[in-house]
Amino acid sequence: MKFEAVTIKDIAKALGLSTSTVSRALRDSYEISPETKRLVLEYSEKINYQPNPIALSLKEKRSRSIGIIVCEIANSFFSQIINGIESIAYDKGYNVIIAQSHESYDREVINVQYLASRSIDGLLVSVSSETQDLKHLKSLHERGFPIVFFDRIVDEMETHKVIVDNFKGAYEATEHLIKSGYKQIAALAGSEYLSITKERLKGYEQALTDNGLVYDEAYVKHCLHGGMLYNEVENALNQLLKLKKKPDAIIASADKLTTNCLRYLKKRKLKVPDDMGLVGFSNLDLTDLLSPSLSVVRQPAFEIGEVSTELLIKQIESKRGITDFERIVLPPQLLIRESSTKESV
Amino acid sequence: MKFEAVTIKDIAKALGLSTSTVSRALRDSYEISPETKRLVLEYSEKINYQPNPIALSLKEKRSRSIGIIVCEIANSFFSQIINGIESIAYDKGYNVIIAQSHESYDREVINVQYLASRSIDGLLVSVSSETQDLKHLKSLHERGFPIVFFDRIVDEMETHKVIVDNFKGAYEATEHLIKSGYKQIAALAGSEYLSITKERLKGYEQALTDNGLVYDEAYVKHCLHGGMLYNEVENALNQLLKLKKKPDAIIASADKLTTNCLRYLKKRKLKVPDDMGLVGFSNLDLTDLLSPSLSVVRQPAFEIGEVSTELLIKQIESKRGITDFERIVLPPQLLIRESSTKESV
DNA sequence: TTGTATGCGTTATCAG
DNA sequence: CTGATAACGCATACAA
Repeated sequence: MKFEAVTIKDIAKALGLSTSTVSRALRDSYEISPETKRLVLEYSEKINYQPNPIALSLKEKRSRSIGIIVCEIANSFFSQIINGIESIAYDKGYNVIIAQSHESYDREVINVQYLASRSIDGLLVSVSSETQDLKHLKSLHERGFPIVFFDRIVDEMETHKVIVDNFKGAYEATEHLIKSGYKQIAALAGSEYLSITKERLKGYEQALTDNGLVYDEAYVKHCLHGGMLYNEVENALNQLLKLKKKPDAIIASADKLTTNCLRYLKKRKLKVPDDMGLVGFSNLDLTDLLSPSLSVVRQPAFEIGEVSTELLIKQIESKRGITDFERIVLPPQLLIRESSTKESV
Repeated sequence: MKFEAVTIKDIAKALGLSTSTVSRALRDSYEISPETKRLVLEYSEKINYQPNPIALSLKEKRSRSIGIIVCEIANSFFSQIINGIESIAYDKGYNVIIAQSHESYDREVINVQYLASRSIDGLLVSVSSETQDLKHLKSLHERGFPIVFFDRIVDEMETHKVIVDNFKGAYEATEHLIKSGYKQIAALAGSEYLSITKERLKGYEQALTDNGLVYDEAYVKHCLHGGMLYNEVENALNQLLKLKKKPDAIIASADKLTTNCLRYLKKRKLKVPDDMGLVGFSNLDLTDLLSPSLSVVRQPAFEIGEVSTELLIKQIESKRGITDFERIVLPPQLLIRESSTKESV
């Protein structure tokens, strides 16, 4: 007992018409008589006819679906982005296929190939923190395949890009710590391969120097997996706390870095902000519960998803290739919890 | 400048062969000479030939993709399930398409229709908390379309079902509170339409009566949206705290109920467990950070995903219809934090 | 206004 | 061993 779908042929046979007539009637073509249209429409309704999108895709050489590649959907930042993507995509009749790299370059390559071979019409990509070699994406892009990068973008490819002003986010976060009285601010950063990491560190450095503090590489620690693994964060923080002049504050520049940093501080029974100042990048809606004194940099995730998708679909649907690619920079938001100033202790 | 894929035809033309020969060579058919095979394989490799899955789908009447319907991917329980689903699906060559209902019945119906019309081979469903009418799923199921329910299942449909032992989870959670010295335990429950809610409440009730406490409906509050909206939880808890005999403990029977309950208690400056005992269902990996004294019921989410997907794919790939459907019940895990006993105060 | 034929990319069937 | 042809479901150019 297998599921057999109704086709245009069945309708044609039942009504004594040709398939083309039925096809045209269903598409409400002007060349079909009202009478025939009514007949066809009524009958299709009755037997619950559903056009086969696969046949359509084959014919039209488009699948009306777009692929998304992110590191992890179980990350509030990315799941919010996905909600933004969906809202636009579904609105415009596109389906969405999500693949996770889990921060692994190999999985990213496999996913890209998999999605491309599944005949998606375009790709929304935020690269993994391991990614350096880009040939898996370049080869697609060179063949004119629509790709839009968001958040974790790639300099060497000419495409639409949607990012957050990471420099600004980190600058303001660092400055907030300085204004709160901290003198020795360390940076807990993600993979050094990522654009976002570099930009955030620049903001951090600039804020320090603008405020008369010295930038010292010893106070910058990278976590290749963006803090996904607790051990990474633990090692980094252990090293920071071993420095002759211990940091009195930390800026954690990613979602998981922030939560795992909190976990570490808690384990070591270090209180925020009494023992250690902290500002973290985080889109988790629970930060107020996690720590009463945690100021966070919040990213406009939903908007990133919306904007990226609009650009991608625009590119997909433009007949001639797009010549100039946009680079959209959205502002982050620094949410300050008052109790996080050092004076308030 | 449009992306033009290489087809079997191009290879045939270039090599002076017929398409059927090329097709067979690519599939390593025994009827093709080693020489020809080598030729074809080498050339396809060179020009990076990728078979068109859409043409394949049309021919084979299967898309090798399965649909997932959940309420929310930004919920650790469901994102863990999705990881489990992916791991099996990709392993078996299936693609996964995720749709979110956001706890809305209307969106669920739209998504089911959308996915079904996208020619997926099967559907993994966890219904929304609003869902009562099942005709959108029944009509598919009646036509022999493979559906597997997980977690939030539906009694009236004969399909594979994968669930957690909700009775047990709630029973043990409630008993833990009782053993910890609480006498007046309230239940913060999800939508009353959901199977999981009913089962959890049964476990709660049984634990009470087994331990000589009375079950009183006034101490049970439902949140239609499963705690997704803070207001829901706030209203429910406000009502509970207005009772002449206030509850001294709460069992929160879903992820979002737990976190929003914590948020409420914090707002009201009620400490756990001093002012209020609490055990929550939660798959969030941050519960230890959220509250130092929060025991949680953890669900085997990844496993749910794996098992459901195995069942679904088995059903998809079985030629004859499946006659007896399995109902798999996985055990939850009660994670006890020692400081949560009332005596420890 | 309607019908016939063709093609999208692939595989299966039947001939050679 | 290899090639020609039909078929999957649909839309459309071309005929009638």
